[in-house]
Amino acid sequence: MTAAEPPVPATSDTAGDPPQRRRRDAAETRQLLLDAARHRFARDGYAATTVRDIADDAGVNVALISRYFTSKEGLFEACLRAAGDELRRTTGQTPADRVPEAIARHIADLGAAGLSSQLSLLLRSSGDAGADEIRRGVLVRSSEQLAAARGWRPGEPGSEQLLLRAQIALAAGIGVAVLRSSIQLEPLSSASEQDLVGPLRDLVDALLPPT
Amino acid sequence: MTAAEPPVPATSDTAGDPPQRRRRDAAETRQLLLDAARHRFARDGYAATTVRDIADDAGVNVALISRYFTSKEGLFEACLRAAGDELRRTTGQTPADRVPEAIARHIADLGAAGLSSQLSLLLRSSGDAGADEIRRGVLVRSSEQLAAARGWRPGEPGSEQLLLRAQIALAAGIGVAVLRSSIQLEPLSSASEQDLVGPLRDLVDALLPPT
DNA sequence: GCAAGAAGTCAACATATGTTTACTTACTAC
DNA sequence: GTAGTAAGTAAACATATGTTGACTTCTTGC
Repeated sequence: MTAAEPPVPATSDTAGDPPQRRRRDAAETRQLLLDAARHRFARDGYAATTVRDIADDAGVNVALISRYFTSKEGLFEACLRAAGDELRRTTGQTPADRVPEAIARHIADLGAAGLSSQLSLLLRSSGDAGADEIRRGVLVRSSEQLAAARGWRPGEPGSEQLLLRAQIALAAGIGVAVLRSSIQLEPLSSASEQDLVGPLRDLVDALLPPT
Repeated sequence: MTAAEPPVPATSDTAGDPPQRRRRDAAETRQLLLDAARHRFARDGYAATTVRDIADDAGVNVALISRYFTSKEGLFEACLRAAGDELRRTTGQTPADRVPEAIARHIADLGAAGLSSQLSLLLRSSGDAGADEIRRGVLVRSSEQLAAARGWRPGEPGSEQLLLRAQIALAAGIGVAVLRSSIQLEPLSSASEQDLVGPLRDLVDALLPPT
């Protein structure tokens, strides 16, 4: 829509000037679209991203989005699901006392497929009810996982406070991710993982005191 | 774009069934548009909001957006400027030791014109360079103000850390505002100011220890 | 080697959306 | 009261965008 960077073909053609066409592979094409979409949706939001942008980034034809994901909306939902899976996978295996470091590492990772990108995606909305439900599910599960690492147990009295605090911590992480990757606020944007881990540990520990 | 709520006429016609037309007033019309736009942009983002949505909410004709603000982009920039002014005005007069309470109060205010709305607006992007510059300016000034309340002085050695921490606190506030108002994550979304002030004080004090 | 089907392409479409132009209506200075 | 002007309206336009259907090209099982 607005001055887009040149569509990098996403295919790892190692110094290959002759644009040899990729071997036909539905699964791989699907993944290329998913990656390109995740990146665009996370950085620019749903409405500002066009299906032609995504297809160009992935180096495939626009029509394949409808074929593989039914619609732009379907592609977005697939992105949300993927983000949820990856988030759960990486945070699930974090020992309770390492939570702040894990968050810092995820946020610091500014790569295209980085965890930071997944976090940003979680506050992009398409206005569609289905997508909203998926996103809310991911956020609830993530915050429950975070709260559980600090002693939260479902239904336990006074435990609601912990969940609320976990959601505030999650919101902080998402806010930082967006301000870094989309808004590019300095010095936050250029801060390294080293720079971030201290403040974020303070933040998480203050919200969710280690038991 | 997607199932919009019925356009509330924004004119305070007190139980007035007869839709008596508002007296012609350029300044007031401008303000109606500004208010409606701020609300929409904050909640749905720039690209997902159409000028017809805004005009309908304000109860005025679409063409007046171009007349008063040149373009949709111009209207968005005006919203950002207004948010910056209001933010500076309200945070500027906060004594240093009351900062967390002030943040909590601002975030808790979910009203249409509430401060929470202004915060959400600050991470909406239009992709336009001019708007990006305005937003970055507002964010930088806000974080500097916040950092200054806790001892930061421009250019002072080791002071960069404080600014970074203030930006993380600001990011947390924005993240909470969006998760509450746009995403509607429970229980965060239903939390009262009372519920929020404790955790947010812990958060701010941990990031920016009171001197 | 070849046929069947999967994978990919192309062009057209319907529609939504930002903006402009020509026009009408209300307010106000005199 | 009325002319002149500002405020507001309606319709049209150009374009961007999501989606579809007919067509072509590649791959693979036999």
